Amino acid sequence: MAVVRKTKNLQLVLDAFSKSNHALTAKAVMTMLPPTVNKTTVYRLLDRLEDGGELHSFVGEQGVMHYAKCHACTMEAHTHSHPHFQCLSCNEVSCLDAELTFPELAGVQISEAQIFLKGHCQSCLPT
Amino acid sequence: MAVVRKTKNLQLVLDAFSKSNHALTAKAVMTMLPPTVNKTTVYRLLDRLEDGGELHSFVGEQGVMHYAKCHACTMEAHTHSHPHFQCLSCNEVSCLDAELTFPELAGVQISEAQIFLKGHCQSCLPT
DNA sequence: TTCTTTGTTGCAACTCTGTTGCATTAACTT
DNA sequence: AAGTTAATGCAACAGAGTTGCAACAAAGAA
Repeated sequence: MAVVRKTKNLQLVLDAFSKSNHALTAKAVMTMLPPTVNKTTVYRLLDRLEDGGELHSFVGEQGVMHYAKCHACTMEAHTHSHPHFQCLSCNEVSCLDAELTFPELAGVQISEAQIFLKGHCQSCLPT
Repeated sequence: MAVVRKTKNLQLVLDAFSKSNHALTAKAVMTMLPPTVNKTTVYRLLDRLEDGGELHSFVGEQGVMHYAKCHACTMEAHTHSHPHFQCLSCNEVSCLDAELTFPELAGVQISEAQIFLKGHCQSCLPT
């Protein structure tokens, strides 16, 4: 069950992510879609794509959900302990290709990590 | 200007943090205060205490703001790149005493880090 | 102590992100 | 083409947090 149909809107959302190469908020996705598409639909499409392993989500600035394309994920295994990064100049949010490992910390057992970094991206760094 | 007065409510909020030793959301603080205290007041008190360097804030689960006591912060220097941790059993959120350093990552310059870890705390780990 | 100043609080209304129920529409199946 | 079922739009709602404004209270001045 839970057959996912390939609708027009679903493709439009995927196109939006292909176009930007950055992480997007639901709001950002909406602006890239025809204004006739309802916000509820956008939220549901993002959920669907996440469930299907095509997007992953994380909490970014001000607690707002961000979505980004997955590179090596399936429905079974979503491993997104990679850090996310926001440039303080251009404000773009993107995934960083680095798996961080954590040392033993204060006797706690870590099973999940959400890392959000801020700074300046290559394009925005003074040369 | 911007003199901060030591009011009854301000002290109550500080007491709440002393009592718990964990990070608290605005909602959690409200439940620890007399129900007569308005939510607007709570948000403002938390802001005030953060500005004064007595609390620091970070985004926790579901994008909800969490506040925790500061240990070595002043109004001038708030350095909170230490990780925050939530136990998946007891759900308590707390600060970890560890300053994490980040390796060179994909040519970006990192100036700020928000690290939110999840796992099991010492009290909740199976012996 | 009383007056005055100015910071603090409560209230109501509002913003913003995200969700839910339900009727309607559109996609696949046969 | 007809039936099934997923997808969509709409409106209303939920929760976190904010804002403007009037009323109140703390701290200092007289």
